[in-house]
Amino acid sequence: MAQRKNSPTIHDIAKALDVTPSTVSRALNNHPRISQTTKEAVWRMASTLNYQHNHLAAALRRGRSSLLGVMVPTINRSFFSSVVRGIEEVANEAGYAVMVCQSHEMQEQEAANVQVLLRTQVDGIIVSVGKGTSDFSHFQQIIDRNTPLVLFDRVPESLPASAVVIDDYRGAYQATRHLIEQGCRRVIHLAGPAHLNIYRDRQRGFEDAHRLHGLPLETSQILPGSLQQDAGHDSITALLEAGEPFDGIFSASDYAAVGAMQALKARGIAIPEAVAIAGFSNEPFTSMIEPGLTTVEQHSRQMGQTTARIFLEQFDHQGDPYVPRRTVLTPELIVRGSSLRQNPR
Amino acid sequence: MAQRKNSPTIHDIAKALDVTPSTVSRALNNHPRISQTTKEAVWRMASTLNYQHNHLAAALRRGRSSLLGVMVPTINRSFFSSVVRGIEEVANEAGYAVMVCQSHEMQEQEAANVQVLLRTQVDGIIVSVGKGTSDFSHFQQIIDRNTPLVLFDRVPESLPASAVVIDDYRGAYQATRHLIEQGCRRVIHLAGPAHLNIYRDRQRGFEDAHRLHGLPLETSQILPGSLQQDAGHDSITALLEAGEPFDGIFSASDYAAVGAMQALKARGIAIPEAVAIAGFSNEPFTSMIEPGLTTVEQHSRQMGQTTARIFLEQFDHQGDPYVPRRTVLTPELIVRGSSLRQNPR
DNA sequence: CACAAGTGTACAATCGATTGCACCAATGTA
DNA sequence: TACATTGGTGCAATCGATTGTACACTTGTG
Repeated sequence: MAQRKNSPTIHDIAKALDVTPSTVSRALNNHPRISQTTKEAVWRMASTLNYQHNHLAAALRRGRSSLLGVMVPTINRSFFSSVVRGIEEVANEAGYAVMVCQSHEMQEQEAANVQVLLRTQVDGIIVSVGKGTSDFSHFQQIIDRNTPLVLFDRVPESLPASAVVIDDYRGAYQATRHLIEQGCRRVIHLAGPAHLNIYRDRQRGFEDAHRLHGLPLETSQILPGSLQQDAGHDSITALLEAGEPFDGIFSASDYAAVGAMQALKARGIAIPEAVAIAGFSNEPFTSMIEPGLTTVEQHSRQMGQTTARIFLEQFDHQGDPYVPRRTVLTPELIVRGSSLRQNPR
Repeated sequence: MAQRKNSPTIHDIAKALDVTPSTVSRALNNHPRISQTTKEAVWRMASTLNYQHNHLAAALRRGRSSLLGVMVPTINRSFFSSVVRGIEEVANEAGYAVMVCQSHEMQEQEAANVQVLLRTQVDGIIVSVGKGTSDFSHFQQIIDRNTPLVLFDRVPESLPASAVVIDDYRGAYQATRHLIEQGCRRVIHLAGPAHLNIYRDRQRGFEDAHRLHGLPLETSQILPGSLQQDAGHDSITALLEAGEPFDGIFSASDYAAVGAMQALKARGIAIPEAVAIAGFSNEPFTSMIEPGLTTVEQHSRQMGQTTARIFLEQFDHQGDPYVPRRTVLTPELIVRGSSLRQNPR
């Protein structure tokens, strides 16, 4: 059974000093109408009794919890954990505690987490949606409840909520152009689920780079998949076995890119000479492997910071007519050995 | 200004059905003394009004929040995020929401997070301490407040709290023995901060493996450091420049091991033929790099599950005379190319 | 000297849900 | 018929902190 927490309350402080709880509360909140003498007495007594402010009670009364909910598909990716880090920095600074939860890419878990967050009375929710999510009604519920919602990276267009993304189109375009400039003439694209904005945009960038460089592009060059490491490995292996020719790979994910590299290496195909390859996200392992993987940096930490700031603004302007905003950050191509040839073209 | 959240309360349901809030509360909690008819009416009305249980209010009244606080040094490591995953699984199952925060290896941040968690009235706290922590008084405070505290992996011995760890000594012993069996005669140990149990134990395992195999060991073979990737790189580079001979490396961290491998490769030293190498933690990248890194699997997810279960038990037995327990999991050596020689011995 | 303005606290309602106790009605029992 | 049981709800206090309003006392001003 839950035991009585013997924490002192403002009533205890009040009793000890022979004032009322209201005075204690005001003193603790540094209210201007309380005399300096009283304040100091209260503060002293509070620390003597080892008083701990009960956030729950205050939250209930005030109608705000100073909690910020964050839901990501998984924290087990450098991209997401860096974003979380950025969110934390800004949120903590502003007096918020951050509650992180994971959808594990499953719609059901995502919906359940929304319930938990709402029940916990968080002051706002930041989300990047999972791959498994196709129905967004659980997010609509957040909006209906008048709780600020900010999305990042993976963003369903249909939701009237502010969002922070990077220019995936541009990142993909640059990476693909780079491969073409390195002499690639037939580039394979490991693509992600098309219902997610980021993968659609990356594919568009890939396609447009071909168009604008006058390079032909067949649909068979585009291989959709889960973008997991093994998926990348298997897709490329299948291509090789089928004898399909190609001299470049642009993967929408670093993980799939690594899988692809392993498939190539297993057959003794030289990287980047025979096949040049680029990924997306700049996961730390991209600089550990050999050759280093060319990839696109997403400025994840900054993305988190920006997202949190937008939440703060939105929270302060709650009630104002709401105009969702979209912030687009600029990605950066990181060129490494996996694509850098000695004699381009 | 914070807007009035127009969420319906049990009072609204009560009014709509012309019963009292107490009845509604009981109906929602499926109290046996409420008639089936009433319950169903309440449930229907609740969903009609889109009622959301206010967790805060219930928590305040009940004295328990159904929140579980988890603090790790960083979520940006596969080990920790897997543990968190394990904790989540068990905790969610038991009706707890998990609140994750990071100390970023800094004592100050760690202490601040403890305050946040306590104020948020979490029902329990699970911690793995940061490298920067030398004073543990902020944890003592958790115990004083009668809040269940469970530690994992990095555990200060001085705290009277239950803990879940793996047998670091054994993992290190096995890894080192393996290197010796592969023919290594002078193994370098990249060691971690000695004030953390895990690094002390790993070093002991390293030492004992030498002792029990009758291999000499000089203190110069042990190189303490931060165990970051660059630290591993720099330590090994320095050794090489100094002309120190060695034919094996056991790193207490996979990251430092990768740094070491890069240093070796940069000088054209063959792995594992000239120098065999093993790390610790089985981070995902260990199987991506080449050669694959021999390492020690820590069963992180299971560790999280176990930790959460211990919290649950402890919570249920609050008030009982408290006997801290220590659970030790068994690690597993994963042998890969970085240490596997063609002709051992 | 009267009154306005400013200081410092107290009172009591409130946030939303929970729960011990009281109460009434219906049913069962002797 | 009188009384004990059981089922089904209502009443009101409670969790701990916050806050609008009221009130008493000073101080300042004309």
